[in-house]
Amino acid sequence: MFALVDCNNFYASCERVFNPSLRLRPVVVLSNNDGCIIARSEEAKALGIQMGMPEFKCRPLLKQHDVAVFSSNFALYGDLSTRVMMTLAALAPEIEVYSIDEAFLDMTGFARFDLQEYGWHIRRTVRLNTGIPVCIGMAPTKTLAKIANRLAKKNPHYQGVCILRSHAEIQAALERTRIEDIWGIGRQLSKLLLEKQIESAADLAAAPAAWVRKHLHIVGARIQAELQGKSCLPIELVRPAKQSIGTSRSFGRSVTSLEELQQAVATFAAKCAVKLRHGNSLASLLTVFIATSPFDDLCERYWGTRTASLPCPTSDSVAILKAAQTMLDSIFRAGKSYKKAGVLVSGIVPQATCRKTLSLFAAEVPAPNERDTKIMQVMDAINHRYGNGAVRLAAENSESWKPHQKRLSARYTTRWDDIIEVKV
DNA sequence: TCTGGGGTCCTAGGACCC
DNA sequence: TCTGGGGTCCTAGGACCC
Repeated sequence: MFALVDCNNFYASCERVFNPSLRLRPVVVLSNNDGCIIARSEEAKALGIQMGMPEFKCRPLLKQHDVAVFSSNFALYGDLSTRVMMTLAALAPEIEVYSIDEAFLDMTGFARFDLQEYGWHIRRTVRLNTGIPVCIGMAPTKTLAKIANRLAKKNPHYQGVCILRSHAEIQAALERTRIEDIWGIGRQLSKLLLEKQIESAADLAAAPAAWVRKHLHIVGARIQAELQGKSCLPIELVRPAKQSIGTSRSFGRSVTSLEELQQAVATFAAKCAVKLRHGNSLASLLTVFIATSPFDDLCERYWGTRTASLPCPTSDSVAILKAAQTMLDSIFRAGKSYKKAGVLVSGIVPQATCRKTLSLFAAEVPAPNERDTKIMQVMDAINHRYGNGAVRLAAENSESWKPHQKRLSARYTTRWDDIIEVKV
């Protein structure tokens, strides 16, 4: 048996933990640029506020119902997530942290216990330790556990814990689950399946396997098997090393000058380098992209992107930044209104194995020396102690293109300054 | 006026190897 | 008339997840 523990309306719930006056008020959290709704409390959902809706389109509704609106505060959500996961890790032998607000637990060996009771115990413990409400689904496969979790969320009579074990329970759940609500079936596949009159999870489970393999490929075949109770997706106890690390932002306003793009790209490049060093890894490929708005009907969208390999794998901010600037020059087109830019590093290798990699062109491009490495270490240490941005490269500057974040709550659990300055 | 960010996996085709 | 089998790496694009 697998259990899927999923936090309810996670970001909205995080905002409530430190602000009890929000308990009965509808709450929404906005995306990075204060652009879209990315989390909603139950009350906000009841008002008809849709996931992903642009904030400006539902502004009257938000105002009318006195909805509490927040910018996204990832420092807070990340820290509370860690606390939830630590609590869960103490309640099950094996845990896979699947996302910021979800974890799979391996319930093998719990068969002789009362799973329902244990589910409620997990729920109470997480609530007590962190203040975050969760729902739990349990079933013989991960995909079915997802379905069980969904039922637990939608139907109050489960009291937050839904267990699918017998064939009859599973079949009934499959019949109640629409095709687009299955984990791994997105918009495109739903469309294809609906055209074939495959409308529920039960229909997909019963569809001809050869057809599914042909049109939904290996991924769809796995989903079908999982719906039939054949487990294909094991618990992944160790998170595999990242294959790519990216930093990108939409701008607070249109950006037209190369200079401002350079500042933005420099900032993203430096952020990627910090993330690399944090994971003790080096990158060998670098991608830079800049884009105009996809919502501008008058101008065709420009998406300039370029990927290049770095002379030798590195996590040095200066080396990555310099390479990124050269690439930016080659994709920049004057006279356009840019709304977004980003930097992506890939071809990631662990630092330890790569120390002594030689470059064929070593004479021309010297590898970062020990001095550079030390400078990076010192920068990271200072920023860790005094807060991000305490020291940075001169090319980084976020003044002009900075995303809007007007409604940020305090970083209650990670910054003393924020608690001291807390507004009443 | 205003529309997120950070990831993964899979397929297909080309080019190449022995 | 007829032309193998088993691979790798790379890129681009599609689809999905939270």
